[in-house]
Amino acid sequence: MTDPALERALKALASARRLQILEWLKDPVGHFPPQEHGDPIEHGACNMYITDKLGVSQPAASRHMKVLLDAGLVIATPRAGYVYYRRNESAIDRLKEDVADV
Amino acid sequence: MTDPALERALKALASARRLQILEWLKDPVGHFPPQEHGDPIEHGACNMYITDKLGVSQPAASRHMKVLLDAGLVIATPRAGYVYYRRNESAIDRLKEDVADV
DNA sequence: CACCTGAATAACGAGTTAGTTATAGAGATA
DNA sequence: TATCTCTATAACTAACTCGTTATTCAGGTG
Repeated sequence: MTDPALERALKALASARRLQILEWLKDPVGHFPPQEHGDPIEHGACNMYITDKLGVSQPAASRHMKVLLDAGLVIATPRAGYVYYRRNESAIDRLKEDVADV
Repeated sequence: MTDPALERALKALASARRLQILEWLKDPVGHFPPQEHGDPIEHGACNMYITDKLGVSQPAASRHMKVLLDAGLVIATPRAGYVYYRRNESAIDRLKEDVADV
């Protein structure tokens, strides 16, 4: 019947906070301070900056990132004690195709 | 920031039941029994048939339809004591465009 | 007008989400 | 090894979702 992965991805999207995060991750350099360790283009934005910008507690931000991660919409790269997040464009494209069939 | 209408539409979509309903409404004639009063093409499917096919209680089905209606994704037509539902294709298309920008 | 039927609402319970603070865990550095 | 910092998890609360049954509302029919 309906793909459970699609439902999970839609639930992940159906949040202003998480839509905002994905929007920021389109352009990490433009939306976050310069970061020393991870390349913002290759590995994405540092989780600390995302947390700060979200304006919620660190655990709340952590859970939002986990929802996006579990839905496959972002990719996490741990590096030098930090975690960097970037968009999973192929998964996002797949979701867009599925929505286009609605 | 993020459009509240987009969030509402995504929340409406993020349900296997409601995705299923929208799928059925693509082809009312193919998915529901013939109905005497409302033209299935013009006005959509009779709410009773949707309720039956969903396999949940009448109030549960009623709430699902209300979520879709409040999100603007379907159009309701009361007629001869029944309510007929059809897809709001222009709203659905708008949603698809918004998702394409994610 | 009275009745009948379909749809909507009320009221409840279980499960989930989203926030909090506090704590544990893991990795890098000194 | 010891420490320090960032991330993840635990525990709790408030609010929302989704199902139920019971009831009310409203239109159409006799």
